[in-house]
Amino acid sequence: MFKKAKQTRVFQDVVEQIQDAILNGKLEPGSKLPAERTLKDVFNTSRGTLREALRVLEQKGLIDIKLGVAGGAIVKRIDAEPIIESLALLIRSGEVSIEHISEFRIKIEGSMMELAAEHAVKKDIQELESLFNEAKVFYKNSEWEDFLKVDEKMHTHIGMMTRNPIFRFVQKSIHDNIHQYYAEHLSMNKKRALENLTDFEQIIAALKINDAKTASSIIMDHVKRFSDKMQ
Amino acid sequence: MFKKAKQTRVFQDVVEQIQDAILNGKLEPGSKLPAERTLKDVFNTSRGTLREALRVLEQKGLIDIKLGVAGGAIVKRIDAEPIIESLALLIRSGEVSIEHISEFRIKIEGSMMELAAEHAVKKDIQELESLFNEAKVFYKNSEWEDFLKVDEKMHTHIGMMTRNPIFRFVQKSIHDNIHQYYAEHLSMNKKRALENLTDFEQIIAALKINDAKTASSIIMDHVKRFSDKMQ
DNA sequence: TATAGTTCAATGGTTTAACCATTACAACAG
DNA sequence: CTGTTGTAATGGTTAAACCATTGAACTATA
Repeated sequence: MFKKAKQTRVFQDVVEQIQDAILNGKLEPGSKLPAERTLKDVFNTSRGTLREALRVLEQKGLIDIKLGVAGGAIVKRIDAEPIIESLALLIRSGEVSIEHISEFRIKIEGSMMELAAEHAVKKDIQELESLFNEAKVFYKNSEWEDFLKVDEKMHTHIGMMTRNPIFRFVQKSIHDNIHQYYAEHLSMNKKRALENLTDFEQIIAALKINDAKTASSIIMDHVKRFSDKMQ
Repeated sequence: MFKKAKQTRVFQDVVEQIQDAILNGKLEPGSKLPAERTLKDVFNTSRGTLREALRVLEQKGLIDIKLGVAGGAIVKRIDAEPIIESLALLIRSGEVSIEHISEFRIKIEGSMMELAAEHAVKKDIQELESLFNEAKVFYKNSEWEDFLKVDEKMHTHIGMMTRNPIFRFVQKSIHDNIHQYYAEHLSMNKKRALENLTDFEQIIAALKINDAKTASSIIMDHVKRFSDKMQ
């Protein structure tokens, strides 16, 4: 005869309403929500409860909260940030080791390279070549820190080339989380840098003749060599 | 002479302290934090601020909050839940399409199969065979819903076989998010089910002779066929 | 008039104290 | 012994006030 009374926490309801508005495009990225004291009336709740809702939305990466005059909750463009954070937690908790990540990277970057090769346009290859030339300069001057930065940029660009946001997000999540490890544990020298440089030269050559398989196998070796260095 | 005053939000400080305690193992999964009214004194803050901190920790997947006597904040075993949620947001926002996911699945499950094959032990193959036999029964009785469930279980088990939590988490995130799509858009019939059944038979056969490459290419076709059906 | 300094008001951040809702467990009545 | 009722602990919510930050309007001075 009667059904169980709905049992939702008030702040959860507020979160869902605002989240839906954002996901349905009723609230565009960059637009500002009303002030807390206004919102609490709109939702007919207390300020404390409303603030808990905003806190959750902030944590989900859906809004930014700015202080002061003209501050408030601003709708954010959704990105990989929450995933990066979650992955960082998994790493810090010991659930995921750096070896697990290396193994994953070898596979995923191999796949990514294949896909990137299939979708590559002239401009992509030009971009890679220009990065390659930057790297060559840093190599000559033995500027290893900058060298590694360009190396990472090349990997990122390959992620872009897949034209698939999941690969982009996954790669960004991984690279953001391993960056510190590389900086700490990977000592660079002329020989190693040359190996990497050669890898990229070969990858670009493979891309030019549309040889996805070769490009893929080169980058897998490239990542593997990096990983081995860190043991 | 003086340095800029630290400008952290109080609740953020509380979040970090509790989070660090959890990640450092000072608080084990299953253990309970003190009551809100106690914690607020421990951290020397107000209950509202403390609740905001707990809300964030809950959202991060680090604690569960239970109601009533003997309720409270319970330290959770960290898992892929937050990543699953974030991915769901990316999908709902339109940033990631079902086609992007399909493309990703084909690559990742191919890699996963290779790795799984390399690590496979007798018991793994036995488990797959027993799932395969279950599926055969559902096939004979044309129980497609159960058939699909077993199919998903096989994919999950392959994730386990990699012995790498990242693959497990990634796969769980993807499958959790596409499940509803499959249920809605994928109409099963005898012919299609037989194709899938044959795939798994061949995969098991390949695993028995340690043929990782073959197993991988079969599952890639398998996933691809699934994806094509949904266009 | 132009600029540097000051004040103001809007906004998020925090505190406090009270009450509501849920729940496990103890006490009690039959 | 069993089922009901009461109780207290715990999270959930409300309310009103004050603090801190910050951009913009205002004002005094060169």
